[in-house]
Amino acid sequence: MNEREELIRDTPLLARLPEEDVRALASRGRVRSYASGAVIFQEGDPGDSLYIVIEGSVRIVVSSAKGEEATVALLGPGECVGDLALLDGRPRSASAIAAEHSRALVVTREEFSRWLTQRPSAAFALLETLSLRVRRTDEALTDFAFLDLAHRLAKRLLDLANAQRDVQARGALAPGARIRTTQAELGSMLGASRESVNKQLNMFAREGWIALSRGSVTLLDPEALRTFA
Amino acid sequence: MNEREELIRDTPLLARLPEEDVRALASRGRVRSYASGAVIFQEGDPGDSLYIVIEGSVRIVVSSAKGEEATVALLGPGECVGDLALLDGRPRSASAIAAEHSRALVVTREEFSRWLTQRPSAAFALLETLSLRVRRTDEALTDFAFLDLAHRLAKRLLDLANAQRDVQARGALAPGARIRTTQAELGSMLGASRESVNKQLNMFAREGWIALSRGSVTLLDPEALRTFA
DNA sequence: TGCCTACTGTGAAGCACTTCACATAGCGGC
DNA sequence: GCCGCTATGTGAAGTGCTTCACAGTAGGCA
Repeated sequence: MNEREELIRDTPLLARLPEEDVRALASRGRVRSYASGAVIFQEGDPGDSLYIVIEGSVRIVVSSAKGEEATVALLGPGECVGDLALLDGRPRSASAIAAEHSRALVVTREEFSRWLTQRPSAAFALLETLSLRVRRTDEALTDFAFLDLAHRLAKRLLDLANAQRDVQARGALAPGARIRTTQAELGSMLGASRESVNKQLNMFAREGWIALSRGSVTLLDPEALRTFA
Repeated sequence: MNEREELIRDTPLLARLPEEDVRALASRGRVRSYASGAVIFQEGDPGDSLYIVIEGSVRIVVSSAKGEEATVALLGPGECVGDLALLDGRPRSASAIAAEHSRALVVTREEFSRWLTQRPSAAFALLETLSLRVRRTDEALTDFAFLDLAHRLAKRLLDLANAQRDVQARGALAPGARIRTTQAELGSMLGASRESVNKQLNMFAREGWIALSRGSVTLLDPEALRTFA
């Protein structure tokens, strides 16, 4: 299994697939590079390909009528961008922007669907994965309905730390996990203003649960955060 | 195609399936009845079957740590309850309660998965449907982040009216569509208090967009609502 | 080296929604 | 017809977040 195939193996979307299926998909894609800030695709574009992040990271952004922006997701190596469009053929529901210099494996809709027809077993794995995704989104939705900013923020910090851990080592969530993101970004993920997030983060810091520095948040006591959330 | 099969045909989850696949699934299920208020399954239960509503309606409810409840969905005839559990085998993420006297076609996980393995083409249809579902949830999520109660309420009223129309006739959304729900229910769907919903509904009523009565909301001017939302 | 820009920190005023408290009205059961 | 329950309508006070305004700071780059 070469580098390309290993990367696909780690994708949430594809991780449950048998190895030979993964290999077959990897062989169909081609690698593209994006400069930091480059637009990979925009909301409303026809959805004709799947991007698997190899290196760097990609922000998924939606914008409201009034021009406000919300970051829906921040995807790192091994994660899939634009997977829904491949399955249902709808236009992009969000824009994807390279958050830093990034490389991605691009698979067109046509290639993907030829691959899928040839391997029915892959469809099952995808069904399972998509279903998990629906669950996670549903949970985020109820969080919005029930929880105030403080609790949503605590949850999100733990999620982000976990996501990073998945990409790197696969151990338990150790104290000291460092999340690289700005407070403005956090706000846009949580549907809150930068200022509110800042104030709340400082509360957590005063409790000794996290440490703040420019461009990152470090979890000092994930257990306490978890209890709080 | 008998009554049972026709009902399944209308399910969002299954509507895209070829007729013979539908027939095969319908033959595997058995019909059960539920009294109004009966619990079909509870949050945390193992997810071992799929319910297709034949008659009546089912509320999907999640509850917070503090015992508050939110209605995630209200499903009518032809809709699927508990579909995710079949695909990923996780425990129920919400409870299902019969909102009135209801009948449902119950298909066990085992029956469903035997059926699915025998018909690979069905898996594609399901992938497409699930993917659309992720999109809808994502949209609801960004609505929470961007929109105030007034706009979320307007959107939800239109959605509810549309959902009813799907179940009944399939024409365009005519003025006069009547949505049967209490204001408390609306609040719990929108993550808002009953009182706020009431005040907002009365604003809409003063504009002449809707008419209110005990237990229902009637859309007088859906177009105006749509423009507002 | 020093500037410029992006990020962080913080207080004050305002607004949207909540909670509480209570009044009113429809509707089923007896 | 009346009782009781559930749903609707509304005002007052409180709260959590936003917006605005501005100050401080770290790092990249000329």
